[in-house]
Amino acid sequence: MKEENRITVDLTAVIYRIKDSEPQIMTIPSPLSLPSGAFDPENHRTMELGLRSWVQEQTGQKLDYVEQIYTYGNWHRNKSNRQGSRNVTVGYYALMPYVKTDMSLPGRWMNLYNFFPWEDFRSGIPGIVTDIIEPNLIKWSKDCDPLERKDREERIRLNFGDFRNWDMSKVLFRYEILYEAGLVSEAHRDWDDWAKDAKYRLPISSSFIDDMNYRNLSRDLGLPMAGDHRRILASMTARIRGKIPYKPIAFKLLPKEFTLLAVQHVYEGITGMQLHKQNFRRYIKQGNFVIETGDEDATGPGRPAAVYSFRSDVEAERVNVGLNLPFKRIE
Amino acid sequence: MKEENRITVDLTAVIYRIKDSEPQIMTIPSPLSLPSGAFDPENHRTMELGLRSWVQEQTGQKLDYVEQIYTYGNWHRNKSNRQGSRNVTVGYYALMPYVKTDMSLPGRWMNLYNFFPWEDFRSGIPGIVTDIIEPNLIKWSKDCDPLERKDREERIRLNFGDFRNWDMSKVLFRYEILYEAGLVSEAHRDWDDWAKDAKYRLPISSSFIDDMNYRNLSRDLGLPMAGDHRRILASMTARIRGKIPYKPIAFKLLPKEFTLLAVQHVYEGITGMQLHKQNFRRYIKQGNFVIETGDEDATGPGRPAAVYSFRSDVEAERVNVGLNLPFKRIE
DNA sequence: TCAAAAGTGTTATCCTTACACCCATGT
DNA sequence: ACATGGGTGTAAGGATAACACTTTTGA
Repeated sequence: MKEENRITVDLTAVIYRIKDSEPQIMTIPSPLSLPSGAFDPENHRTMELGLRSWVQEQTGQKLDYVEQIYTYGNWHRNKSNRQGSRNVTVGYYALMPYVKTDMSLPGRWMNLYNFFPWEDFRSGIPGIVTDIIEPNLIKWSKDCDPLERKDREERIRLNFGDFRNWDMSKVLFRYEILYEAGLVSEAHRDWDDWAKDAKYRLPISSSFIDDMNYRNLSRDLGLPMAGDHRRILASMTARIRGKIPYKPIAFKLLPKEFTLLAVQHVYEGITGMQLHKQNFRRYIKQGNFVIETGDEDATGPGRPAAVYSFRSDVEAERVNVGLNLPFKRIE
Repeated sequence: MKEENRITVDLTAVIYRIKDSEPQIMTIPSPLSLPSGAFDPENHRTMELGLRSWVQEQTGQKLDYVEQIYTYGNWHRNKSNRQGSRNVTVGYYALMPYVKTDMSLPGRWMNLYNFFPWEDFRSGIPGIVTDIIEPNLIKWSKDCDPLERKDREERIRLNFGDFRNWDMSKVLFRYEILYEAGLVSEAHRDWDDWAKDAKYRLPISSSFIDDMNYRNLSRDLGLPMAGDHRRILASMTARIRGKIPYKPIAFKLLPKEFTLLAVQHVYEGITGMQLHKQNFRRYIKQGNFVIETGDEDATGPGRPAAVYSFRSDVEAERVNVGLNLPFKRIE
């Protein structure tokens, strides 16, 4: 085996929970990043176990439900150590219910929508979308040769709709467009980096790089993270949003017992959209995911709510809702 | 960076097409395996490009649509080279339309259901399920202590249903159960291997290993593959089956122009189930995936069929069908 | 008494499922 | 004539979307 084929493998985790109505993720400060560390086959029996031990070391959190998202090996990840070992990153996400802890952990919980303020439609269309993103993307789509232009317009149409007809699950594509348009600050950081090295072709015209307008705007479009961690975070947000309509993963984010409003808050936090209360309750009940415990919860204002628990005889991950191809009955 | 943290990364591809009604995958003979090779960062700019070049070298196939499935790093993959470098495998699948080629390629197309005969329900419940799998899994579920027993019964119920109430997308879980029950021959190969090395704990009682009944039965349950390639194949089959109800990926498997029956054959090949003809046609038309070209196809028997093409203004991958959470309209 | 949240009930509409039946072609 | 596949129509039942309305609590 040639020495050059040897590669280091990084394990990176997005740890997700919902506190009240707000989705939060676990971060490491300075530089702001996701918990991660190298896979060490001598000490980690599996990659997932390696991830768990890194997370516990860095944040003090024990993980329960963990799922792999994607493995990243693109060359632009490797610019920092071009000569020397190459790196591959395996991304995971973990879901956990909110629990109040008094211990001070080294990790820090932050609101997910600090990183993607344009993804939160729970109180209508965010101003950032109509005031900043929409006009600047339209400008960006015109700022190139006519051939490229059609393509850009199409991508905007597909992933941002008409800015009013929103598809919640296209988080990653939207982040990638904003990156290419120089509207998130990681773009400028990376481009500045590349500009120093003539070996790499720039993906954009250099006049564009120097456009201070974009550079300044990008500061308003969410908090940047180290490396491509914010891109991994976008992957994860897209994945979980894509999954929520079909699999009852929301219950991994709830305690043993909960009210239907709490379930709704989890769904709203994940999707970034408001849900219709009465119809949502019908949806959950008809899906047969929950049973009434018989207890009531009177801690909130208003009428006490019935308490439910997840049906323990179905495994959250394995239930499929609403497959609808017109199958023929098996005789 | 410590030397021990350096790892080799393998790239493995499941190349999938549908010929007439039959799903086929590309294989490499002796030992029967999937095309794969090492990721070499010096020569491969991205992992996906590395995969493409390996596949072309080994099978003569050029790939079009490629998607990453999963990254495998469990220790039992690494038993072959315990001392020395550790290996991680990144699995991909590729979809391509069937085209008749006269070139003789080094790779060989094989029917997917040769590897998973129990997954093909297109002509009713396969005999292998009712005659071999069902009775032997029931026997397996009883062949352990009472605590484990409940667990096994539950897994069988969830993934095989009552053997008549089938969920097509649980391919991987079913393969894993059959492996643990010693009903696929890879299980015996691996167990024999492990038995030689006292360092590793066996996942089953040794009396079970020697049960020639299971060992013989396993020969009937599909063709074995090298390493854990058949497990990767099961992952991929599960993934594509899980995706087909929501994303129109079927059109990646069809030529530019096709009849509705051809579409149905693709869906049936993927799902391993029969579809209701009239309602399926309605489903495809209402989904607005296709437009009539105006031509007719009279090559088959019976009345000539209208010819359709995929709507090029929608990207197959990005269209979502039938999301149904009760969202509130955005004001 | 009022605000806040829980919970019930009721429409019109659409989609799904399951049939029955006719059409066009080659043999 | 008949087998084979293409294609249309329809009726019952269920799910969905959008309402209006009542109930129970704490402040």
